[in-house]
Amino acid sequence: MNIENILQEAVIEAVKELYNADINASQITLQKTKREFKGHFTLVTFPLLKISKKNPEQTAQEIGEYLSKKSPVVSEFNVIKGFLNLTIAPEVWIKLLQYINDNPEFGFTPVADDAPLFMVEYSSPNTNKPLHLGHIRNNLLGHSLSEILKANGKRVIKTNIVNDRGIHICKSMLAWQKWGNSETPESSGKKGDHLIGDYYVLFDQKYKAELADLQAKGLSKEEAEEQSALMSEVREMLRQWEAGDKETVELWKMMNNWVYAGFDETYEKLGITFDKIYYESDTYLAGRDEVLRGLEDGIFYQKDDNSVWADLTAEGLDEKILLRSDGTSVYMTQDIGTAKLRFDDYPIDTMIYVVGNEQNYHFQVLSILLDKLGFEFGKGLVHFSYGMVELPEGKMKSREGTVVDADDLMKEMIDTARETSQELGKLDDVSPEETENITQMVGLGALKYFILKVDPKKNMTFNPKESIDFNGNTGPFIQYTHARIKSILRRAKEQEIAVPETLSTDITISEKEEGLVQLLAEFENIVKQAGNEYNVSLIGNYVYDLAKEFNQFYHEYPMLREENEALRAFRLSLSKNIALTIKKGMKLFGIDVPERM
RNA sequence: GCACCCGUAGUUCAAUGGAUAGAAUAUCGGAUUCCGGUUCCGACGAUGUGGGUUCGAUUCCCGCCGGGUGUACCA
Repeated sequence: MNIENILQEAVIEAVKELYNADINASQITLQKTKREFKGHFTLVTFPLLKISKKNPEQTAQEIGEYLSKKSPVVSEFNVIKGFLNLTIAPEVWIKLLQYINDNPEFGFTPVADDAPLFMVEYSSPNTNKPLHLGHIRNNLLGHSLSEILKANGKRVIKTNIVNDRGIHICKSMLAWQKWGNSETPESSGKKGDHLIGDYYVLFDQKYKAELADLQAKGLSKEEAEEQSALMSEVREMLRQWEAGDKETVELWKMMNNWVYAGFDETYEKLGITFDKIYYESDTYLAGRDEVLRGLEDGIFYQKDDNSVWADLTAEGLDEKILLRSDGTSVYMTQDIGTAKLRFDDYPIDTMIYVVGNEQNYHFQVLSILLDKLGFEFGKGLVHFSYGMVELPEGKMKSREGTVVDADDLMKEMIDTARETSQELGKLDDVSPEETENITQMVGLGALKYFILKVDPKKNMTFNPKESIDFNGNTGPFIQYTHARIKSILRRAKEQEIAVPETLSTDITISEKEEGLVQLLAEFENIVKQAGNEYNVSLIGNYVYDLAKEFNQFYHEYPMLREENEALRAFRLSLSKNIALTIKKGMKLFGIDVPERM
């Protein structure tokens, strides 16, 4: 039951009858008719002129006449320049609404056991500092993309690669050892990730102080860096860790676990989950093995100092280091190892990496390297690249301490939502628990929607104040529309007006209502398109349109007071399905919608 | 230098190569105030620049200009 498909087939038939030519669906440009013209769908005839060998108006006229005569769904048509505007018969809209109503999962494709398997990697934190605003965009995109793929009938494994090894975590460890006085998350009352982050910052401060001291004694910056006692202690620690020194590994485990507990709290609040988590401490050796295998096979080469390189000049890129002269791994090595382990673990068809656009080059190289190493999935990997998030005040810079912490931001959003609803006193009659629940939905919904509605690849500005506005293109507005429809349905029930299961086709509905049904039916196509193009933001803009259109409709037509029973049934049913579609759309964004707010 | 990405109303965002480039917000004017924070109508206002491809370009190609990112034996 997809009107566009029906029209497409009808047009194919028309072209065959009229011009004796076979065309396929991709040659047909069918779009929604612009507001200012009469009709529902518009056929652009320009692409068909070569076949019809007539001018645009004639071609449109002929196809229009054919369709209105032969197709049961087309009731009228008009031609403006080369555009053929088709009006769909009113009872078709009622039947379509009935169909949507009968299929609660309308728009979603069920996931078959043998459906293509997608693995989506996102979040990918370092264990030396808490999550920040940039991670929020990453997490939201990864989660939403996964939901959209599932809605398109794909099997999805959500994965996270935790960067838990390396010099950065050693810095936190050393600072804690030296100046920590056995502080723990419990004893300090700090979240584990924040605690570790604080020690990372502390190390940096002490290190800088040390450098300043050395430079004051007349050393150059480079000499100071070389002679730093702190840095050499950190390096020693990393060596100990790599050698498996028991004490170091124990400390590392303990502190990492603090961080994980902190991350888990943040993820839970954001509504983010993973099916499988990988740790770089488990994968970097596999990467080294793969690189060495590549070296043996002559895919890579070794320099005199024993470092291993890939020559990518044939691909128009530079040379890329894969193993340092001391034999240790670099970032790329680890990603190769992680990829290998993943494909050993699962029969992945498509691997999607949700990683910021500053790593575009990295993934270009990774794709080539995996391919060279003989992994057939290499070529097809998808780097879901997204832009930076800035604030109205400007860019976030960790050096200047202008990084927005994820936990702080979420709290701020929820607090604002609470204040707003308290001011308006709308939740006075609901329980404190429910109020808190709704407050969270609204605060986080505002944040999520604002970030997800923007084209991922673009840099964006996140404005907290604007995001939580109850008017305009915002999450709360959409949530509010949903709550309002639910309220109408509650009232209908109170007044013992039932929303009937079947609709009568024997009523006259307005153009506005036809338009709403059309918009409602579009959901299916939007979900498909979003899944095929990995274009998350499509969903948000669609749901907002739907909510906005409903609000106009709601003020124009009576629902509970409508005397014509069949018409009232239609409107209530329409409202109900709009609420359901809003809910489904927001689910793809990981946004909850309250029943009341 | 080279590579990739981005330039759209004052601002934040839209627009599978299609009609007069849409919203939101801000500002200004009017109507309505009837289930829930109203809503509706109007005004104002934009494709960085120069070429090319074609029936038709915000979109594709080339050259400039502006911004971002990358190009590390960091991750």
